[in-house]
Amino acid sequence: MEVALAAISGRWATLVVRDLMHGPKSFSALRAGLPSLSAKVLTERLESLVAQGLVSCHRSPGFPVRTTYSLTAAGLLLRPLLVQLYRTGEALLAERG
Amino acid sequence: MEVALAAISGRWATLVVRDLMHGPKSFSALRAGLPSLSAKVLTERLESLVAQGLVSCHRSPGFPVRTTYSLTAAGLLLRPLLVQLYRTGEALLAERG
DNA sequence: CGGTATCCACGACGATACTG
DNA sequence: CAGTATCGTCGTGGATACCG
Repeated sequence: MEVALAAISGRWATLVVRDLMHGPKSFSALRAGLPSLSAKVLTERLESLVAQGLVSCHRSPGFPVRTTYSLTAAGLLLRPLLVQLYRTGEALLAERG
Repeated sequence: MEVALAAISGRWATLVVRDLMHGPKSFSALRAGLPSLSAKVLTERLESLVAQGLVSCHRSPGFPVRTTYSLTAAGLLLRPLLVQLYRTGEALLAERG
């Protein structure tokens, strides 16, 4: 369980993974989808996800550089967890309100 | 989704909730089940969970004081999420190994 | 475009000692 | 029994500026 928790620990890791569920994205595309997220933090989260083997990163040669981030097979395993996070959040809001 | 994330944020909140899933527990019983967790941190986590309306706390009069912590209706809503955390953790370990 | 560098704030966590 | 007090450490996150 600690493994799964590590994958979504922190406020942003989860959101980054969710964004990548739709398909590969560039650094800028991720930033655009996650306003109020500085470049530094995005870099950190991506590095962490890559280190955990959940995300892979491909850099195209040439200039300007193009980088594409995508989920690995392991990263895709997180989908049911995200779905459950969403459902539980909804349920909690309904219970309170 | 942020609501659900807040409920299990931190390394210990999740474990405390899981322990309470089996039924109400006293402060000491929680500590016994969570070795290497200092009294201070347990107090902090419990306060946070109570503030979020996920856990309730009942103190018996007399001496020595007896305190019982239990999940609220909202807290019980977290069960499917914990199950999914466990399953995802297993899946990730299987994928790596 | 895709990042680094620097500095700072805050919360989670941990250890030890003490209290109503 | 069920905490509180104090202090210190570390990771996450935020702001701003700069670089290949």
